[in-house]
Amino acid sequence: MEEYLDDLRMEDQTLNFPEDFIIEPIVMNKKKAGKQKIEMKRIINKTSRQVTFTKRRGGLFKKASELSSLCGSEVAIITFSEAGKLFSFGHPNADAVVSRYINYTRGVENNNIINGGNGNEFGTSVLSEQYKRVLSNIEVEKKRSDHVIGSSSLSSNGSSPRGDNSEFGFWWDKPIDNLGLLELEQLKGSLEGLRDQVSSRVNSINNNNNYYCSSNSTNR
Amino acid sequence: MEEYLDDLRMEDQTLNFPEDFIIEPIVMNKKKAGKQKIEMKRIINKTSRQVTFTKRRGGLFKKASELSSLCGSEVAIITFSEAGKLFSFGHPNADAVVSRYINYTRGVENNNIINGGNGNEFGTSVLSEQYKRVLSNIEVEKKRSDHVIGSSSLSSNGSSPRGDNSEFGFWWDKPIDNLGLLELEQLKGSLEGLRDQVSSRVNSINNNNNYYCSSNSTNR
DNA sequence: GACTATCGATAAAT
DNA sequence: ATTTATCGATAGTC
Repeated sequence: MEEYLDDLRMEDQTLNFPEDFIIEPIVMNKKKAGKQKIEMKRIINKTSRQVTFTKRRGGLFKKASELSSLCGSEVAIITFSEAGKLFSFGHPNADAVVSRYINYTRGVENNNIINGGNGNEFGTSVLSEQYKRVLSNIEVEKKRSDHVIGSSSLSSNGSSPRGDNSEFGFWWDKPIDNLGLLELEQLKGSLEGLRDQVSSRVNSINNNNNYYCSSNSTNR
Repeated sequence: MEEYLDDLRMEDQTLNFPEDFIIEPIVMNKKKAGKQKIEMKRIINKTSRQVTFTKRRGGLFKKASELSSLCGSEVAIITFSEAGKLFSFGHPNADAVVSRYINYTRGVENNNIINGGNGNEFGTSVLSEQYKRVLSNIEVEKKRSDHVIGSSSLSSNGSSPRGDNSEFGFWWDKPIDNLGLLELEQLKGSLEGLRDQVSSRVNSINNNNNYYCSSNSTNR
């Protein structure tokens, strides 16, 4: 009985009523489901959606693992469930890849690869560049989280994006603890060119609606 | 007439003339392989490896896109080819997800979800936490890149990992540009607890060999 | 040199 | 049984 109800629940919504079965009784003969094509839109049923998320996430991670094994490449996947829970994968580990991602701009200058062998040294200027991007990311996320910028076909419903991002004042309102070290000063330098970068960044995000799938892109 | 020509064009080129059967009959016998099972280890042939990387990466990105569409979840994938080129995917975009990843610790405390709705405010303390992780990541990446820590079955051949990470002095050797702003001071606060964190972090990485695939994990 | 596009065959998943 | 994701090989692109 329970099973029957469950099956019924999983069934195509258009066939949930007796009338439907009368009209098309053959449909009940679902002995062989096989792999069926599904629409690539948000799954309505919450339970199904969660199950699908778990399954596909597992499959995705597996694929990523295989990719790294087969091709000797570094891979990281970061996912957030609708509930906001984090699931990550990475080879050799997520943080390393993310860090490298943030650092990126090291050996690459407009698709011109300098890094010939295995770069052992990390340019110092690169690290400041990292902070630019990190902070830029903060900006992006901040914006996204309180109004949802792009994302047309997702959980969040995009509304008119705001365009004010001429100054920051939103994240350094924290009381200075015990401070004063020269290690930070260069971070300031990173902040210099950030302003314009962020605005152009946010703008580009506002334009591109769906998702990003970039290859290199100098990321400015 | 036209149709006949079209058909001829569509035909296997190698079998269009009688001569073909006479001259190289055996070579022509190379039946198409089709999808075959392959060992899940590094592909030896460099060309094949690259091709596989491209193809599987595409498949992976597609899957990720579907996951986000179906389940309304945020996803980001970061990959580096062996040549060091970056390929990223993200919904709504990679940076946003990465940023959220770095910020993570907001509503979650030991798998205890506080965040009920859509958190609109970003705790300031969270941001300092972010820097801890960012810097920690730098440490990790630094270590990995100049000696390769984990990764047993990958391009990089892991050798004896070093264990010295008591102090940092590798990244703030940059000449201070024009500096001196209070925006940075709180970053110092972030750096406080970093030292110990990094060491424990690196240690855990040295222990775990293959890859990380964590669900929540308070990440300390 | 590294990466992408395409095609036919087919294994794998459901 | 049908859909999907690769595979191998190769031609073409950056």
